[in-house]
Amino acid sequence: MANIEDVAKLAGLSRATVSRVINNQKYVTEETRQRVYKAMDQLGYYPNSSAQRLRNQRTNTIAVLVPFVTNPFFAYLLEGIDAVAMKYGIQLLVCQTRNSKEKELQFFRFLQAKQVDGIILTSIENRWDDLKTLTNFGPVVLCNDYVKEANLATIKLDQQYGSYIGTKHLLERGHTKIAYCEGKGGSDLAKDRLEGFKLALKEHQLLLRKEWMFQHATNIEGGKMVLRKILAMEDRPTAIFSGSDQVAAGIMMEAQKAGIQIPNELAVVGFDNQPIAELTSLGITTICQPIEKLGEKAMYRLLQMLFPEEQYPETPELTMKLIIRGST
Amino acid sequence: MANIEDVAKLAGLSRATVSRVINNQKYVTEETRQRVYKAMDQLGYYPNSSAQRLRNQRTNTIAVLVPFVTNPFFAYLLEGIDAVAMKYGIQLLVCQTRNSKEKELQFFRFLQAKQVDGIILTSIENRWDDLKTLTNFGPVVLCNDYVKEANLATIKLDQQYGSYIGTKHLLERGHTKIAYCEGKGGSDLAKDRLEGFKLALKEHQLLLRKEWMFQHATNIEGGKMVLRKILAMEDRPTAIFSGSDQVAAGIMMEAQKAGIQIPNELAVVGFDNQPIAELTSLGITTICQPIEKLGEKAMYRLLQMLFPEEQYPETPELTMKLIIRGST
DNA sequence: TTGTATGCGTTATCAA
DNA sequence: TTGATAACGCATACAA
Repeated sequence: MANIEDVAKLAGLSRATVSRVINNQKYVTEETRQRVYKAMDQLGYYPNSSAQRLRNQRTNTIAVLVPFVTNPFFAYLLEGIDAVAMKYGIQLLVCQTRNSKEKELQFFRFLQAKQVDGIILTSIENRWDDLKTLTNFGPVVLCNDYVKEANLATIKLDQQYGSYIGTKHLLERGHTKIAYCEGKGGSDLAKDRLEGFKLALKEHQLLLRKEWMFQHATNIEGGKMVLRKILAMEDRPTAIFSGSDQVAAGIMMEAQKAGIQIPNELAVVGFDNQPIAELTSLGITTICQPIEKLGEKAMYRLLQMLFPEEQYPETPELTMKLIIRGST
Repeated sequence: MANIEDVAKLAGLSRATVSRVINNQKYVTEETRQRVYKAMDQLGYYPNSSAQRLRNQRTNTIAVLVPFVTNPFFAYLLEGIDAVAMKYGIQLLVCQTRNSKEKELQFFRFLQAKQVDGIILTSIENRWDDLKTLTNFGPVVLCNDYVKEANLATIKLDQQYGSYIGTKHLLERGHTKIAYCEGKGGSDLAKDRLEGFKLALKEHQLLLRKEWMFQHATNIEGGKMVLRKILAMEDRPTAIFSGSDQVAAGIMMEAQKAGIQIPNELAVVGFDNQPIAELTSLGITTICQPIEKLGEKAMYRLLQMLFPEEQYPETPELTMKLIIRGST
């Protein structure tokens, strides 16, 4: 494959001049410029990316860490990130952590290896202490997930508010026996969601019931399991607030199978307003997050850190919204 | 950031020896090896990826071209590709063509720029003639989508068979008035699917009805539009064969809204067996493609082209299967 | 406006 | 078993 030297020779010029043309620099005669273009064209020349990276100490690539691309939430986050990245000529290395601490650490090494210029982290697997030192090797933006103690660029939504309005909705419909489903738990995001739930309960003089708290439900199957557990109870909740639409859908499917009337006997609220929420027989009442916007904002934030001299468009404040459907 | 020279100095050795340790080469005393490790550790040294790329003329990165990651079909394809890539230390540059010819061409330039070692192309935007020459610059594997005239590594399923068994299913349930929905159309994949549809009709002495052929339906919204068009017809089909579960779901939702009984008044068959197919109130009868397996196979094929000397596991023949649910 | 020379951080070849 | 050196392809400081 032709290199810059070949182009220079063919055009009867020096490598430096060719380089100037490639990078659209001033101080090149129009005539030389054309001569270079012609030579490049004849040789089918394209600048070698690896050499440019080494020389410029920049890759024009960032790593985006997600648990799974098959989780629609993260697919839409990626879409938002990519939309902005593309505009600025940045490529995305998509890194699936698959919920593995080790993989997450491994991907962080990309920063040290200068394989990427920055990282967008959308879901945290390791304890923050184990990640902290690695953030010194390059710009990192936290997007969606967050760590309160971390002094790190973070693009997030008000999770407490989200679960608050969701729970409030159930309370206003007269429910007093409300179960709560979360996924991983433990993260600050999960804590905030729980806070919102508790706050709403408190406003109605209700206390949280331990036996109605479910963890580790992250998909449809998890939702089904939750409902089976509820069925086995003497004193059952009349409503469930769930941390994802997938889980909510699983709950509803299993409830229908058991002959439970939704929303009369059991009301369900989900999270994320994913396609599935609209599609389930009755529709799932859900907390809508502006996911793509969240991704866009994170990418702008990272760009700001990478190229502080540039100007970027203002991005609006992002908020969650309750979307009411048949499930409540 | 520390480089190999720094490590060498600290360890009191030469760059060459450090390099040997990094690359696990023979002929290094265990003692020197440890000294190098220690120095690397002290400096927090990681080999510079750009320099390695330039020197080795290899990036350990491939580009995967997809229309949109938010389309679950391609998300699962990515998942399959990534699962294998990860095992072999290959990174994925995810390139969304967004149905743009220009973007697709642009991504192909990555091969000329040696920014990636190879490409997996999952959906073709340009005419093949415009892409053909670009495939000389590095290994390209076609996955899912295909071009019959192209002499190119291709991992595909028998699309004709898929639509054939789907249509056959509708025919066997007594339907004679069957509509057909496709997405982009025009590709060889689309042509083969249409062939399968026609073949099944023919076996039942039926002819294709132009007014019941719908194009450009690729998502839920598209499905809804199709049903609205059908509602406006005098002579309506009693069944629809659709090229994606999303479209099928859209059709069903809109049908329910219009008070049409499914499957009695209208039977629907989808494609891909995506989560949505299981979740829609009745469940969508669908053609299941082993999407992830398809992605895995494509990645293995590309690995074979990149490193022919290696041995890879056998991958089985992949076939489509009909999954019957309530929608028919 | 163009050319010369140097270095970015590795790895491979050859010599010791 | 280890070290010196060249080369990968490019962009920039400096000289002309």
